[in-house]
Amino acid sequence: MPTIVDVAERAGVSFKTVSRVLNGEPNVRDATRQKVLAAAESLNFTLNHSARSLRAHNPPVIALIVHNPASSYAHELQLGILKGCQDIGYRLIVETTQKFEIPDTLTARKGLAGIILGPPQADHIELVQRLAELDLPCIRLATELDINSTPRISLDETRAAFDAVNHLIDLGHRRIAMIEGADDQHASKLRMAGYEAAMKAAGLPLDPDLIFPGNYTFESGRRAAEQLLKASTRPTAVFAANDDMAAGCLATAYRYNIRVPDDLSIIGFDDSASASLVYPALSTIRQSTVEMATLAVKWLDQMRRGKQLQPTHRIIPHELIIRKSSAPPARA
Amino acid sequence: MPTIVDVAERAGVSFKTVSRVLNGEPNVRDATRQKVLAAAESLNFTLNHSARSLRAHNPPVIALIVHNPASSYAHELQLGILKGCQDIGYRLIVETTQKFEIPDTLTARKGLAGIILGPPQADHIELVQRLAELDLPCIRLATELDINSTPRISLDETRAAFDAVNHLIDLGHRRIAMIEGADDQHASKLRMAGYEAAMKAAGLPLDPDLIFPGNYTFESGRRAAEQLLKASTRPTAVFAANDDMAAGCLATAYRYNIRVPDDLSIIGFDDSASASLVYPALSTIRQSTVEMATLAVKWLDQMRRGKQLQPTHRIIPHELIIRKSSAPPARA
DNA sequence: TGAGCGGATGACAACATTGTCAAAAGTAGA
DNA sequence: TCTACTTTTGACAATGTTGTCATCCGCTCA
Repeated sequence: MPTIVDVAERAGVSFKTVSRVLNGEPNVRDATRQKVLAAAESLNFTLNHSARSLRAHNPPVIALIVHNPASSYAHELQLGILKGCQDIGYRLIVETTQKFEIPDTLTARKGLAGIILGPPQADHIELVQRLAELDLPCIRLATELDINSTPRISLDETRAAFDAVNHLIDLGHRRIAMIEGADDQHASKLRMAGYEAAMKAAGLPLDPDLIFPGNYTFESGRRAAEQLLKASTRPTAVFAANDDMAAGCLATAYRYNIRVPDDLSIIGFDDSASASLVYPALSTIRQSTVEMATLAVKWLDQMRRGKQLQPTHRIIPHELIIRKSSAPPARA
Repeated sequence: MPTIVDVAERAGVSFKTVSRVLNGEPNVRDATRQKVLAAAESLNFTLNHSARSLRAHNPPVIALIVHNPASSYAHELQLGILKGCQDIGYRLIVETTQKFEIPDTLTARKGLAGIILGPPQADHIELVQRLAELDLPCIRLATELDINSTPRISLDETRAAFDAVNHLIDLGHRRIAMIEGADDQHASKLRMAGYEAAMKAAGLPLDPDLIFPGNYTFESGRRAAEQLLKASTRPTAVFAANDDMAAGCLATAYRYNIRVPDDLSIIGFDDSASASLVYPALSTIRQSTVEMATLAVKWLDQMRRGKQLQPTHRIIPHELIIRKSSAPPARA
């Protein structure tokens, strides 16, 4: 294992200077910083965080701001961040807030390496700008909204939705309905766009009667399904913009004695817990929240060291999960 | 913050001896060990784990053995253990295995502080005995089975089930059905016992026709409900031994157009994710898996230091969560 | 009673980093 | 060019623990 002394030797500076670079301290000439970073890179150097926090007294901290800490999404986020923190010796503090503010307890905190914003807050332009003014590094998760190129990690929502709908088309479906996500989230529009693109690519008509509003809740999925199943020419398949709505749709189908997948195929989005806790288990799109979170920690660490993030946007892969709620349409 | 030097001073020994005691090393006279532990206690001493792993080179590791790493239960376990590890500077490795064996990769590992066993493995007598022979500390979770007083953390299953059923009785229900858990798990019998106790305490008859087998899966809940709803005198309420089965029961009720909670009250157990992802949201019993896991880490740390665990069994509290699936019975 | 031995204890170095303070190198103004 | 000042860099101490090795103590056996 190389130490900062090794790095210093290769870079031709004192080990103290290396320490400065690695901690993003000011008063290092830019040329020196580059030299050190290059040397560190070439040695595949990693900082020994035990020694660091022994001497520095308070280990660096990463804050996660979430809306609803009980949600299974927030859960996965925490797990991923904790895993990432374990590797580089950071600590995690979780702040729960419905507001779009940064708690004072955070800004006052010494050794705050940065902040990770989940879906509701990640879209809030003012909040992100305020963080920038405070010079607090920040990673935004699961948002497609660019704000001054602040770093963010997301998945290709449009492409993922395209894949979901395309799966239904591949099975032979032609009348495919869509249950939309909440208006106020950017991702909803992109999932809709994916639906449209897939239909268009297959030469299928875009029937406005097949598009139903929703807001990501189970209940809204239920309501949409009530409408949808009453339609004169019922669709043979539904793409719901998340799993909870898909589950709601499934419940309604049950109620009307419509068999899934025989009479109606359903596909969701997220691969949340509900997807496999429902009968039949939902086909869906999986996104690796844990991977997202782990990467966010890594990025914050790099930023702390004064490294330029390149690029500032990462798209993590998604995956089509085929379970039991999708099948070819029954013969007409 | 006191250091081991402070402890050494108070105990009247060299700081090296304190280090030995704190690491459970051999060759310390028992009287000395007691003196040191007492001194540490009185100073409210905590080991600085940064310094420890700096010098010791590999930080101590805790292994979690789980059956199915994707389950939301395993998820919570991991989260709790990671949180606990953060505080005392341990690392977590998760081993997934369906077998009842300890992987060689674990036993060979230097610095292994101990092992935490989840529900399926925690009940396996031979496995636990093998660990004892290897002198590997081990904490067993969510089991009521005593094996030579090896440490374990659980909840009062019987009492919790009692509370669930009692809630239904309080609402005015008299004909209350039970869907049992899997045969091969000790907890199932205890939940059943809780049901019986609650019925008896209320002076209600124990009708064998109201007891249906299950195995903790959604599907088994569905099957049980099919039977249950056909009964000549239908019960007005059901206690399912876990949430997944309660969800299955709910789905079936939907199918037969039986309104929940108006025509049928349902209560589950675990407060797993499914409980709130279902319509109407399930009343249930919450157990704090995270708390369990955090405590397990603390115990392993204490054992590593050669401290006698007292007592070796801890019962964590449970809580009745009343949501929307339970209500007074409709007037006859 | 003294040599030999093993278990218990202590003295001191080592670990890889950051904090402190001083020195060197630039930079601007006269 | 000299001076006063700021920025950049380096030397060295300090952090709290464990590893290594030496010492001490008490016991057994001749």
